[in-house]
Amino acid sequence: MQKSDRHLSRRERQIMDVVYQRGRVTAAEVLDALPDPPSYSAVRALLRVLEEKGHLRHRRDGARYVFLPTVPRETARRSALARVVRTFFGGSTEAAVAALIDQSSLSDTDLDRLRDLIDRARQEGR
Amino acid sequence: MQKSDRHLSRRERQIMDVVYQRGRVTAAEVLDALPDPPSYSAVRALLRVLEEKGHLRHRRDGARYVFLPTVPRETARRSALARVVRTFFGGSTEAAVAALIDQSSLSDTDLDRLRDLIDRARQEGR
DNA sequence: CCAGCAGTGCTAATTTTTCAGCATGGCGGT
DNA sequence: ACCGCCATGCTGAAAAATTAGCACTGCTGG
Repeated sequence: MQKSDRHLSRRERQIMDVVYQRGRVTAAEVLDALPDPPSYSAVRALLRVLEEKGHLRHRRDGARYVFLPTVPRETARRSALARVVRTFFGGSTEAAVAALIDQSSLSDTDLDRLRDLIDRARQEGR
Repeated sequence: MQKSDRHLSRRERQIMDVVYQRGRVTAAEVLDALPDPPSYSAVRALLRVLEEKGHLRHRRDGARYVFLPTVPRETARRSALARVVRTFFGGSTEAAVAALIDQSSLSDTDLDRLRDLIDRARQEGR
């Protein structure tokens, strides 16, 4: 995925973002979500291109198409995180986690849960 | 940055990745780091475009230019993280942190440090 | 049943991106 | 000082992306 990801053009990337945000999309939904939205048919053309390139597939839903990513969200997540860690944090996951925690206001409950998570990771690591 | 980021083309994004990975770059370094590397002059042309668009600036270093991002690494980090969290984790920082910890093998020492970090965040949050 | 709306496929043209070539200028070594 | 090397600036052309338009199909309500 990494490699094909690099080949995504500007619009294609925007669309894939929408796809991963929503899980599944119709052409109309993409149009709504797109910044500086082009015409409806432009969106459909791009969706078709993305399908040809293997990033999307579609299912019929009555009259219209619903598009889904070929690479599951879970996998795409990992790649995205890995990329950010590598690019902006010199490969240090720890630094990335620190930045995340730092920049977002998490509730005490959230923090507790994270602590549990860390404890579990510790156990498993052995 | 968010908006201009959307306007980055495929190559431009690749180059900016290199820039943020290294902090500062020369044209030659970019060429080395680029996947499917084009010609040297192509790289320089792109660097110039990026400078025109305001993403880079350069300093003279003897005979050659050294390019730096106009948006500081720190800021770009935040945007990148925020984007990933929004796109792939429905805005949940907690989920993102969980995924990060899960997918990377952190040492016990690292995990300890993260625990401290969380504790500190807890204190500050009050 | 059929008219209208909403969706699709396809194509062609514009715009943007990407690239390489060539001319020029500075710096360092001999 | 001079030559060669490495770097730059610029320009034009090739390739890719982005877009709109048009024709066709299928669902749906009256």
